[in-house]
Amino acid sequence: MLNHLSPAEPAVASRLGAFASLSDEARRALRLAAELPHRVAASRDLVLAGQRTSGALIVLEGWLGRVKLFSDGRRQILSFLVPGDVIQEPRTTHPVAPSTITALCDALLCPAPASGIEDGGLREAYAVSAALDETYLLRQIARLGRMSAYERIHDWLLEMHERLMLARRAGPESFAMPLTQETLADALGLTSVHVNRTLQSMRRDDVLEWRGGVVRLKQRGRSAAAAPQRSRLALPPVREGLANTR
Amino acid sequence: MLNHLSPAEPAVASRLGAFASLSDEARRALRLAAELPHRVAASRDLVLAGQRTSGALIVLEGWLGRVKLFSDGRRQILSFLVPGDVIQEPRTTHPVAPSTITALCDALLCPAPASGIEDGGLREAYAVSAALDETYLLRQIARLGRMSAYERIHDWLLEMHERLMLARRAGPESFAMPLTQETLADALGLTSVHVNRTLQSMRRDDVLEWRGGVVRLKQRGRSAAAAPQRSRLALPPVREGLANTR
DNA sequence: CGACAAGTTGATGTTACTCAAAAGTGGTGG
DNA sequence: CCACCACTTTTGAGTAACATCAACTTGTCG
Repeated sequence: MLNHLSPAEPAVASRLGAFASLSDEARRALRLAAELPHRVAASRDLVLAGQRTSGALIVLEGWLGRVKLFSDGRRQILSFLVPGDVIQEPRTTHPVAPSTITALCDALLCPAPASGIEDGGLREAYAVSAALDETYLLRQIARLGRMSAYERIHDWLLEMHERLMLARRAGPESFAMPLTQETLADALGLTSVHVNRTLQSMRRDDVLEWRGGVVRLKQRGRSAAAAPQRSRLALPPVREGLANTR
Repeated sequence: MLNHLSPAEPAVASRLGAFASLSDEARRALRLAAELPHRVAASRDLVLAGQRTSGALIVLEGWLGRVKLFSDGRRQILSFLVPGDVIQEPRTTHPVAPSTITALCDALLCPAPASGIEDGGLREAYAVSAALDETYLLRQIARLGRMSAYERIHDWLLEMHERLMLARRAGPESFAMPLTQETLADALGLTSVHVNRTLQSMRRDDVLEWRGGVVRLKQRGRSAAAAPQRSRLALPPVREGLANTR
């Protein structure tokens, strides 16, 4: 495991570079940081909720999850961290991790270069990254609160595709997905049995292929009419904004 | 409406003062800001998702919600904003609101005093406030993803109680709750009918009183054994942290 | 008093959960 | 190569939680 990892720096530079124009120095700092990678084995905790944090990190390779465990064994994955994502420190004087972070598969991280006044765009890139992280949390809330299982999975796949595209980790309609259905269930507030059945119905609808850890989303631009049942894809795949009252 | 509002500044100073030791100047700045309150009528939008923000705000009075509306009419309340809460700007150069913010009842806000280097603790207080906001989002995700209706309502009431205590807006086990069951349903991913029935069962269990817009939470410290059914209060009211995998 | 919003109740339908077991997958060692 | 193991995916049958639809009741306020 963790054998032929592609050179990770492009992922990072690609994602952060999409958020702000980075100076050559900034890019060099990122490349340098990526040369001191920290390895985390699958299902190991990287950070524990409530403990003091030890500096911002960038994900180079692999998927991690912010996780909440209940005392009776239930588990909720709060959010995902994929290559290019930044794990930021709270800006308080005694920064404490708000949640446990677990590696969902073997992963590779590096310290995030510090941003200063003359940081060649790094500060801005981190700020945009943090703002995006918040929109992902909000989207996750809307997903869990008001979407059917079918919609949750579909919306989540679209989100992960968008996110992996930022780090050049996805093709135009496919990407590598290293999670089990069980893990997916813990993220989407479902049981693995129900995830399995819903995936089958998506395959029947010719919306999805998922074999050998690679997901292909099909007919991305199809009309809502293509969705058979009322509550399935009734909403345009959660485009941000515009929703408005009165 | 909006008639006899108690002097709002104490709420703000109480909450932010709990997060950092504020200098007299900082407190004066907060008091000053609170003298230019901005009024928002119930069900009016304060901010629209996707639009440029116009400076940080502090809630003086009333409850607001960050809201996601679906094109088919479904609504999800993502988070609540109560007196003392700070609506922060993203720190990007082109700050854009990540969600619509709607007044859930008549509300009063004021601009948040800017924080600088010598700001008497304001920056720190804002940072702690932002960190807390994030934990509330994470808790909301865990609530929606893995709790039963009964647990969701109970956990949410406990959270709101804690939060209102910070702004001295709650007694030891009661607080004013200006929301309808319908609104609560939109926050907890339920229907108002089901919220109603669940509230009744909480009343039967002698966990809750709710009359005339005032909520009383009873037997706060009771043992888990007091909870009759398996899935009801099986978990210690979501104490943060400590949950851990191997 | 009348009107409108909020809360309540009943009957019924559906989504998703539970429990249990079978079938597929990949890795390891003999 | 095969037997074995652990893990994941898949299937079936029964159930529980929550949604839906449609009244009806209870405030509240002008």
